[in-house]
Amino acid sequence: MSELIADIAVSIPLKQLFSYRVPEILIDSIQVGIRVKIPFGRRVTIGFVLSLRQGQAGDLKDIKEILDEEPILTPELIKLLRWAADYYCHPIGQVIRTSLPAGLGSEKSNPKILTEAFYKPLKQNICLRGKKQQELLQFIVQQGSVGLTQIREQFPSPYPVLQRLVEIGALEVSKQECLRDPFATEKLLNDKCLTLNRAQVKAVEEITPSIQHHVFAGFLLHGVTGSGKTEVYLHAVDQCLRADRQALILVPEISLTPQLVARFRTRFETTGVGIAVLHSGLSAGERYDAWREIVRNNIQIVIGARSAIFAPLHNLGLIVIDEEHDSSYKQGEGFRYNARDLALVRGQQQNCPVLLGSATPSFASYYRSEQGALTRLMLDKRVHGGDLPKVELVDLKDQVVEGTLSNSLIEAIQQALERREQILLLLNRRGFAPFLLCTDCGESFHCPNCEITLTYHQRSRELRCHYCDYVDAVPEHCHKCQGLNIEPQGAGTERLEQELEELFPSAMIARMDRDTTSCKGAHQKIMTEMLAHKIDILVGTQMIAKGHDFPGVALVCVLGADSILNFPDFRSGERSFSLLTQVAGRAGRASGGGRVFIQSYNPDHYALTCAAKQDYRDFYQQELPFRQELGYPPYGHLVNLVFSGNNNPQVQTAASQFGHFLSGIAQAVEVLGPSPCPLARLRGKSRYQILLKSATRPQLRRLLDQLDNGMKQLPRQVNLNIDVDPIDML
DNA sequence: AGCACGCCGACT
DNA sequence: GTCGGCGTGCTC
Repeated sequence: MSELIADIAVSIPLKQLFSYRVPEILIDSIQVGIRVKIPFGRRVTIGFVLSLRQGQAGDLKDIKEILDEEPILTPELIKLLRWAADYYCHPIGQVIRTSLPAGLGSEKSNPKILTEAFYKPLKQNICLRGKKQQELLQFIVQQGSVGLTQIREQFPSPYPVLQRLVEIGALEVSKQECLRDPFATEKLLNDKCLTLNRAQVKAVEEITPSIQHHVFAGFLLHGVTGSGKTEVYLHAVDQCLRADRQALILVPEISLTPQLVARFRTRFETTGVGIAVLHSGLSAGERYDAWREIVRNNIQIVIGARSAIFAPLHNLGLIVIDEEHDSSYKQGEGFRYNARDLALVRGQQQNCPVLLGSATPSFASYYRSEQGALTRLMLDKRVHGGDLPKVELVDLKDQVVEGTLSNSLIEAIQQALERREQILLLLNRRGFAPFLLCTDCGESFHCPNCEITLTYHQRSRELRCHYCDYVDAVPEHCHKCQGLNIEPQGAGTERLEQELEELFPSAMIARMDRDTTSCKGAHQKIMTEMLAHKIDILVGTQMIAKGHDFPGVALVCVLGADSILNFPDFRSGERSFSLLTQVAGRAGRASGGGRVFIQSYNPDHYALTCAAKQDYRDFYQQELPFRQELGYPPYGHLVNLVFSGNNNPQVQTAASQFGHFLSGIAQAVEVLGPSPCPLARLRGKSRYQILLKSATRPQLRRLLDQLDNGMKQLPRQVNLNIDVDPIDML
């Protein structure tokens, strides 16, 4: 006898699916893509139904309960998730869990579905004594059926009156599902659809056919800062909606780009198009509601950060990845996927074009465009015609430097202030100083959990670890020699801000970093003050280089370029070039003639000189031979194996044994290490890594397929995390 | 990951 | 004698 069998993913670190019998009573309600309750070992847990088939159920266990009336995963999404689990060597159940909004994937109960009381008139000709009652009833009769929220807008505290009307049988109450609207209080800006320049028109025209014909195509929109990439996105999305399809837009950090969201909403929402915004700032309930609306096909445009690549759109017509070079598209722990790469996979699977946009494309994407795998679209002129800023490299070797700022910079800032111009200062390090040093005995202060010095925060009078949650009070004396001479070493944004206050006491100075923008709306407040010119000098970390326009800024100064350049990573050049070019682009967007100063001890490095010229092509060509020589991406493919555990010698031994195992079976794959991770201890765990490098992907893949055999040998206390196509290897 | 089973040390 | 430490084995 043939029975119905479901193949189910469970959120545990195992790759296989588990099969269950679908009992008779659930046959009508079972569907692919829903969640179910299943007996699993000695407990009951949640599982995701990935496929259904007829077969011999034998002694399979029964599904206990069905948790969704409608699927939360679409068939297209399941295909993508399975592909990703395989490619990133991660257990499918955990892949699904990370792809779902908080709440849907866990054992805990679903976020509540909000309901609102709705009132419907029952009898119309009813004699009422109270004036209030009459008015209210009349209002509800006019509307037909009204929600409590809407009634409250017209009538203050209507509840007692409504109760009374229900009691006498004039009204009927019912609970109706309502959605949380995170934008309810937000006003829409004025936005007009801008006329495109020739380059923008050409870009849109290139993309449009693949939108209309529902075919995959990859595009790299390479547009200099201020060249109007967003307007190209808007037009492409418009084409997508006209073709009756849905658009997915990914941005690096959505909370930092409220303007972009606002532009999409003003452009499309007024015409009745459903827009959903997904990001970490939403509450579990808001995410849940947005997700359900997308599944139900009530949404045409989804804007979100990394995880939105898994948004359950059925009828995808376009995927846009804004600032595609941004490393935040790569998840740094657990299921380490790259949303930009998955976008291209999803585009192929669902036959829709993918548009990657950036002023400084990632090396990988530019290489692909050179190879023809992506069609490159150039926007090389600024829309407002402003010239690209003039960039000067300041050689610190020739400078007298007392604090953090060289004399050349101080002079330039002084002049800008006199001209009533705004100034942006980039220092890619928050806090007051990166470490404290006892000048008597040379002792410095370290995090007890991580192999890193504690950052000194003067405002909050704390020593903080920037990698775990450790916080300590500032010590009065050295715990080693009891000496009292403890000096902050180096400088972060906090110290720079203080230094500027001393140098330019009459200037309005503000700081923007993770410390000053932690509370909601703080970021927006700084932005607004900046636009209103209530700030003369803005100090900040790379946050200030991301995504926003400051039309009044005429001078940009970059400090600490060397710390990015000397980062222990083969991508340090790419990162430096990208950040410097992006921040330089913030100068003089509107009026021409912005100036940029980059101070460095290595002003001759090509990452700096090319950023100064804003010459991507030159940088690419100089970086290419270096990558080729060492077999790094895009010439080679990398997989980083990270071993971690509480017991250092045990982790080291396990990693070393694993290394021998790999060396024994590796063919045409280099096995490098194990070596301690650059952050050898993190959150109390010792960490070692083995880097796999191969010129071709299939050979690397073959090795990865054999990894499971080695993992069985690993002691339980040692964890192995696989990072396919790593970006950060700390 | 969870959850149980199992085998060794210090407690009423 | 047993309470509880965490090693290890399994989950349709």
